[in-house]
Parts: sequence; structure tokens; C-alpha cells
Amino acid sequence: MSFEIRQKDSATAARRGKLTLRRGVVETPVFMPVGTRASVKAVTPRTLEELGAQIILGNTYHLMLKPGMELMNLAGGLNGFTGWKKPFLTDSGGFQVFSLANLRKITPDGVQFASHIDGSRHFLGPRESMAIQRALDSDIVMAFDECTPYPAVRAEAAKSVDLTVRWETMSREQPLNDGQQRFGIVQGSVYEDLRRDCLKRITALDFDGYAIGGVSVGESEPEMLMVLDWIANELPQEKARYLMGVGTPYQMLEAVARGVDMFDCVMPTRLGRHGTAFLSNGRTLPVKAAKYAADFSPVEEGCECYCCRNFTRAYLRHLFNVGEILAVMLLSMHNLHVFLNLMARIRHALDEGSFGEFRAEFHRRYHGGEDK
RNA sequence: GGUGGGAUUCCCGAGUGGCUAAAGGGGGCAGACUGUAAAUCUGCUGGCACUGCCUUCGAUGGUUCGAAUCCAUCUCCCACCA
Repeated sequence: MSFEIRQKDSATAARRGKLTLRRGVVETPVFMPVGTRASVKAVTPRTLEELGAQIILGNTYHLMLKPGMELMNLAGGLNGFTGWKKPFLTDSGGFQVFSLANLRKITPDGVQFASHIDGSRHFLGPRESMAIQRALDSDIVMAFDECTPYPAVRAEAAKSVDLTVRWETMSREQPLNDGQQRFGIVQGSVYEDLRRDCLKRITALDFDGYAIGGVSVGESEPEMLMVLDWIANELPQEKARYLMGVGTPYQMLEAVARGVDMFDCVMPTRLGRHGTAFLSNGRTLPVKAAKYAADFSPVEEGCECYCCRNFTRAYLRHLFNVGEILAVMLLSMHNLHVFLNLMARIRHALDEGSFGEFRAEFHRRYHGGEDK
């Protein structure tokens, strides 16, 4: 068994676990930086390692278009190609069914995409996605699903669940490389019975781990947490649970309390590129705002990341102001540190049996008026 | 010294009688961003007691019902010629 639970919180569904993959052990709960096109934007693999990243994402759809699977095979998969030695998780392209909705057409066996790059047509379904993820040779392969848009009326969501189950069943039947793990994904939008039904049907396929998808697609935070209340802890105890695309520090903490082990999100890197910093209390700071023009304190006092140890808000704001690449690099780094460090703190709290206190304290600082 | 060209809102730059507080960029300011079509996108950007009024298109003075736009003089800038 590749997933092992080391500690369980006494009061919540939170778990402290260890996921053993071909290219390394992943301590959970874990945040996985997103490197869609085989690169975590603006961050070097060396920095990722220094930040404590244990596993990163790549994306089937994007890598299929460029550089393409022929090259990926020659390169020896993502690890051979990128120089990142630790595990990769690859998303199946199911999210692009959602995000590129106006560039694709759904069929029973998959999706016909018009490339957002040059308009060329590409078919991506469960078979294709699994084959590509074999070429990518990622450590965790995601089943091909349909990320249900939000809002979706019940009938649409139910139809989407049926399609997802069909595609995941097909995904499950495809061969993978030795040691690749395959995760199933539960859809069902914000309908409890659909979520439970989907969970039942997906877990029956016996995947190596399970993800909750179709969240962070526009629904409210309470709705997201409600979905987790319904099904997160209903997923098999002995398998890793992955909440796809989530989220903010607060959302991740709350998801951990509901039994989730793994997260990925573009927020730290995207907001880092766009000039907004995350703080350890979960709140954000618009670094490029004029009010920081002469603020010579670090982004966050006491933060141990390279950015905060060496540079000031005033400097960061200036770099953003003039469009220097370094701005994007430094703030992406800082934000990833905040996310990765939050998970490290959560793991520590779980190890120490103090998750409840940690959570309460986080809530107090997140909602309270202290800090800026 | 001569001849031409030009001065527009923070900057560049459209605009040659009313539809012009004045196109479009840039800059500035603010907001958004959740399995990345995103180093992106959106909004605002003369003032105010703001369904309207006031101030603004180098300066001053004219023409006209009405001028950034036409005329005169002046100031400054650019090009070429001596």
C-alpha cells in the first residue's frame, strides 16, 4: 500500500499521511505547485526544492500540444525532460473541458479540442489522456473526467456525472507504466446525492487514490466546504484524497479538517505574477499598491523565504511598477513558500496532536484585525 | 538673418467651426484572479455642490449664435537655407 496514515486528528477528519511514489515520498497534507507546461512559472526547480515542494503538476492537454508526445517520449517523460527529480502529478485534461469550453465539443468518447494556440484539432478522451500520461511518465495519473461547470442545474450535473463515470471507467482500463498511480475524480457539482452517487461509482473502480473535482469553478466558499462535508471523509480511508484546484490557505486548512490530503492551485504563482502576496495568516497584500512605495519592511515580517529575508515591499513594488521579471520571480517564490509552509505547519500540528489549536489560531488571525 | 513646420488634457499623439472634457496609446490608480489560453484581464484617470455646471487644447486680443479648430500679434520649439 502506497498511502499510509501516521496520525489522525482526534476531533476532525484531518490525517497526517505519507504517500510513497516511484520518485519519492510525499508527506501529507501536501500542497503541489502547478507547472502546467512543464514549468512552475517563474520558479526554478532548485528553488522549488529549497521551498520544500515535494511534487508538482503538469498538464496533459497543454503538453500534448507542446512539445507533443513524440518529443516527450524521446526526452524520457517529464522528469527526463525538465530536470525535476521528484514526483510529478499530471492532470488529465479534464479541467480544460471546463476552462476551454468554447473551444471544444464533447462526444461520448472524449473531447474534440480546437487548439487555443493554432486552432488545430485534437481529440482527447480517456484513452488518449492515459496514453499521453504514460508518455509523460508522471507518478500520479489523473483519470479523464469532465470538470462540471458552475452553475449547473441538477440534470446537467447528473449528466456530467454519468459522462465522468464513463470516461473514468475507460481511463481505468488503459494500461499505465510500472509504478504509475492512477487517481479517480468525483464530480457531482453542489448536489449531495449526485456527489454521493458519483463517489460510490468511482470508488467501485478501485483507483489508487481519489480526487474531488468540480470545485473552485465559481461556486461560493460555503458551497465548496459543504461538498467536502458531504463526501471528503466518505472517500476510502486508506487512500489519498486530493482536492483539485484548491485553494486559498483558509480553504486548504478547512479541507484538511474535513479529511483532504492533497492540494494544488495556481493561486500562489498567478497572484505572485500579478502583484499580490499571500501572508502566513491567509490574507493577501497588494504589493504593487502605491501605499507601499516607501515601505521598507519585507512583504511579511518574520517570513523566512528568500524574498522576505532580502527585499522590501518598496523594492518589490518598484519591480512590479517597472515590469521587471524579478518581481514575478520573487513574489511567486514568496507565495509558494507561504503555501508550502502552511502545509508544513499543518503537518507539524498533526504530528504534535495540536491541529485543533492550530486551526483555531489560524481562524483567529485570518478573521481578526491584527496584521495587515 | 531668411523660409517653412509646430505648440492639444501627466507623457506621446488624433482632432481643422457645433455630435469635443476632447480618439488611440503610454503612464498612474484601483479591482479581479482557485485541477493556468493569465508576467493576464477589467474599470477609472480635469474639477465640482456631478441627470448639470465650471475650467482646459502656448499667451493675449479678435471674428462668430458657437472656436482646440478661423484671423492678428506675441512667446517658445524644430527643420532647411545663409
